[in-house]
Amino acid sequence: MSAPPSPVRRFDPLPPDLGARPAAAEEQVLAQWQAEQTFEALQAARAQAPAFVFWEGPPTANGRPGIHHVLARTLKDTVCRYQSMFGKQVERKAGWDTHGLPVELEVEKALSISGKPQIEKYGIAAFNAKCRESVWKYREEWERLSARIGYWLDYGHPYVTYAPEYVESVWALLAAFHRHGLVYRGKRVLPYCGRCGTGLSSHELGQPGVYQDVLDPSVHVRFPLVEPAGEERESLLAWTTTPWTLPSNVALAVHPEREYVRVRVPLPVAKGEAPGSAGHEILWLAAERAAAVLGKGFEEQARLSGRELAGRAYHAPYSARTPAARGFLPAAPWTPPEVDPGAWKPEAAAVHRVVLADYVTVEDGTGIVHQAPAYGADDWATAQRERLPVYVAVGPEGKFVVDVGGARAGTFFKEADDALMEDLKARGFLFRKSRENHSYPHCWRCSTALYYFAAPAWYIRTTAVKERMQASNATVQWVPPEVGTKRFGEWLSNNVDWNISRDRYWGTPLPFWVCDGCSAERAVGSAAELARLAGALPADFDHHRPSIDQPSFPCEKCAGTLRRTAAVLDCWFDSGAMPFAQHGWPLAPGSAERLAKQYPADFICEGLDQTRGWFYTLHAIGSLAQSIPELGLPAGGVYKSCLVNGLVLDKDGVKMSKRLGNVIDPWKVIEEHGADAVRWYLIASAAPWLAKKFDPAALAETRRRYFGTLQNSYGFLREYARIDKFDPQDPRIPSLAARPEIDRWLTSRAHSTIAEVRAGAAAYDLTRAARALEAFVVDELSNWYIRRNRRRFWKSESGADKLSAFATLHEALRTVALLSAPITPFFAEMLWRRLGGLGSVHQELLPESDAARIDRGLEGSMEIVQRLVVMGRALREKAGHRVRQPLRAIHVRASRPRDLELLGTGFASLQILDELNVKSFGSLGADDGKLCRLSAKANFKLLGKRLGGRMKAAALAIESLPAADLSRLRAGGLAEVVVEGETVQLTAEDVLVTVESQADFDVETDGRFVVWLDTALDDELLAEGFARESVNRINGLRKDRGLAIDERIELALHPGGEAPATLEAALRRHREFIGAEVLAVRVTVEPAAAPLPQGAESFDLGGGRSLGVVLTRAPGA
RNA sequence: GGGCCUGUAGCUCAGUUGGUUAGAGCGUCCGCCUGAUAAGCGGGAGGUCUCUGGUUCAAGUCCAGUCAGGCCCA
Repeated sequence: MSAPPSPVRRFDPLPPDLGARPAAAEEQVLAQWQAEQTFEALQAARAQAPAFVFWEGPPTANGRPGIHHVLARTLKDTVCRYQSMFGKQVERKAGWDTHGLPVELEVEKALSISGKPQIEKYGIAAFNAKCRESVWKYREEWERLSARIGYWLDYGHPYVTYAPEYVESVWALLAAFHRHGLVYRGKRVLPYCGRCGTGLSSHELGQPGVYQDVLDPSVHVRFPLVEPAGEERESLLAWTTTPWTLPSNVALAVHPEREYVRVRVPLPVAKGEAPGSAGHEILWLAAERAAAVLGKGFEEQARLSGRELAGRAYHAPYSARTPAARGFLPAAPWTPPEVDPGAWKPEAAAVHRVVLADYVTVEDGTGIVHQAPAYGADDWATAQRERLPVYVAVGPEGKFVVDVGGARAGTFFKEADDALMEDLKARGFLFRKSRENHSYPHCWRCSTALYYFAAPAWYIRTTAVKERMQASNATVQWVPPEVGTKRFGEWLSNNVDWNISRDRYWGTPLPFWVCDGCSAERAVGSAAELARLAGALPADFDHHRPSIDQPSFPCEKCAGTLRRTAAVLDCWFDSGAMPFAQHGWPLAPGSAERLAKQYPADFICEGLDQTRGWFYTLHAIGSLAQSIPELGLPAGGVYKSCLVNGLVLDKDGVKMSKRLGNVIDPWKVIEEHGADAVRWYLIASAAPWLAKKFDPAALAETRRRYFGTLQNSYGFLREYARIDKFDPQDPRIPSLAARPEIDRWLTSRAHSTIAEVRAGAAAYDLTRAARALEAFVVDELSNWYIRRNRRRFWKSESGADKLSAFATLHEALRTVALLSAPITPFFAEMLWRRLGGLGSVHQELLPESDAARIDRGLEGSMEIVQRLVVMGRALREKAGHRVRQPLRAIHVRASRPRDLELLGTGFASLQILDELNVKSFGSLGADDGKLCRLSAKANFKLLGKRLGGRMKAAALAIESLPAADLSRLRAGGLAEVVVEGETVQLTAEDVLVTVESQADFDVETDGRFVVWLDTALDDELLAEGFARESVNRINGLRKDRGLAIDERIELALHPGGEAPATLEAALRRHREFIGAEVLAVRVTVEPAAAPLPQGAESFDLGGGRSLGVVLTRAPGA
């Protein structure tokens, strides 16, 4: 951290290198916060305030923080800061997610080992010790980066998911769920590596090289019907690329809506024999597949929908009960090894029948799909619905566990296909076989072919609280809303029970003990409870494997022993349990009180990818806990609002990856542009839930536009405030009502902006807040107010007007500092303190929007001024007159009488004349019938509702209304048109009257006004133009000479060039004006003929004139 | 394969319950300003609102589909 900063005083300049290198100045602010303990002081100041409950989603610190983390943390920080400024108390407890497979994989890599056997060889205790270290690998960088971007978070007391009190809290929840029948043992089909003996997560399936093209068998197999309709044999024809699953077949699935045909085909014959000479057989398959599978030689005999086929019984090729009949031979006697699926009780009678399934397609195969529930997730779901048994001819090592159909026990599943096909052929079941090239998954560690396998698992019955979850989801304020209704809502309505077990090492151990005798289960809610059951715990007991695997205890129901189930907990459960476990609830002393205050959350904020992650696990665990009355949790949403942020992509919209080298290093961009600019850009550039293209070039633009403008605006104020010793507390400052319109206008705009920013902040729409601020700062405060009022600040005489200007600008900047503090905490702090704010801006409350200070009429007038100024400027440019040359007059026609009235008042017209450097309004009127005319257009919005189908005709009629009618309407009178034979009454609101130019010289129009400029110049105007040019040159000279802006000078002016006498006259006439503008205490105008003295500077004034200037410092200045 | 998001100027994005001149910034071209100045300002050009169809008096906006990009899940 930098050296302790020196205190900042009111109207000190901003750090000189702020524009070039904001990072250094920001680090000064960080040092200041550190020295003043600003965050701690804020938290203490709000200790008694109403709570705004924020939960921090825990990151894993075994990866480096990236730019997307900066986005999420900026959003969280900004919302929390706004809430603090709304007067709320916002606890910000850090958290760390420390368990899980990604950690294990990192450690495997570091140790150069791979797979479960090697881990066990290395030793679980030693392995887990490495994991425990690994999770802190980048902790310091996370904390530094968070601090650097201004993310205020209490890192002193984080929750850590591996900590004993956290683990015990998770155990307590799991034990409560178990007690209430919400936990059961079941199986789940997942990609499985027989060699490593473990399932793979979907993220592991995404590793490169997993999918490889291999040549696999492709077989069509007959499944003979138990009750054929005729004498010929009749079979269902199914297709598979995995013959090794056929011994485990339990059903055939058809699509309920598809049509299936019963076809008669000739049996295969030897070469030279006539087709059909060997007889015929009957086959069933999807109508749409018949031609593709059978070619032309088939005879369709019947058609049924899949629904009508359902329930038919068939003989599976490997059923020992299959009789030898009609060309089929039974398999050698064997008993299919059956496993208890856990989730349902199988019914023996259900096996080997046709079932319905929506996932059946007719794009390939036969539209009849062989079902082996142990080896396919779809099959498993169907089996669960149909209460089918689960056969496992192939076991968890990927090998056959029995001898069946030519495959010997111990054969690796992939190597059994040939023997099985041979056997099928010999027994009449094989209809056709071929080979097919397709993409098949392999283990990313050992390249072994994977298979889907039903591995034992522990489930939480989330389906039991589905309605509760849906109801509570409806109460969540999602930002944007469609995440809740659609993405998350869809997900909830398809909810399935949650598999919480992972067959791994580094995780919260599942606190479930199972009897080796009678399978009785016991959930243990704490280490103390375990000690009571098991006697003493080992001395080095640490809540993790392998320590936790040791204690066992006798069964109460039989002579067996209860031992812990080997699995560890899905680490998503850890993070979803944080509302409770961060307090160590229910075991830790005081945790009930802390939970009561910090539950439910008012606000959480994470990436869109958390929909099925943290958003869900918080929701599910909270809803399960709510369903248990004894836990005493309030009903309703677990979190009240959730702000979702999208992905951060590179500037071309491509996902960042190390491989492509397009990863943005957050440190680099912060060092170059400053944290504030990064924060501002992330919030203001687009809605946070949209994928964000991160373009460093746009950051530079942000700095120029918003920060540069604000710096200049403050620099302007401080320069003159210093000279005039302006004191914001000066009692002579006029009340707002007594200030000029333009001051009241800026104040009005400031208060409108306050309302907008507050509304955006309250709705978590930070982009809206930032854009409102940017528009106010850049367009209104700087480009309009300051530019229009510069003279008021630098003019010599002090007085009420000058004080008004100072006070107005000071107040507006103060408002900006407050409103922007949550988004740009560093710059706002610098600004705030220099504007005379006491203490930190972050301890302040957000200003209230004062309706009494908002003057809609004034805002409307200024809008007219700006419209006319735009047109005036365009005309000036066309005419080729620079703005220093005054013009005679501006002429305006307006379509609305009220606009004319406003222009007639002093304020608006003076603004226009001054900005355009025009002497007066020439004609000001409605319609002279020559240079412009009124035209009319229907007010579609209003009339459309009234006229409906006649709208089009009415619009035409209105466009051709006579001028007299328009004038009457414009004056508030009535008119009528005839539409399709009916008379329609029109009021002034029904018709939009516009003006159109008919002039044959340059005019501008926007439909509301027609404007033209009188560009003729006379001697008087030219003289004034020369005077202004002279002022411009002299001020330039002052600057070149390095004079302070309030330094006084003496001047001698020498007219030169063509016709110097006219210039001399102009200078004499405007001598006082020139002197006042350039702070000259004495101005002498030399005769046109006088020679130019030594040391005089000569300038071209344009128009052939030149000016000699002798400038000296005024004595005593 | 399913769910969802996005598609508007060369680029980044706005665009109100559907209402008739579709806006801003950047870039580009032209110009201005010069005591806010290692800044700033203005003007011009630039659009079949992905495409197709529908609803409607009226569609960038609503509906159905299409194409493209992306996210999540299978």
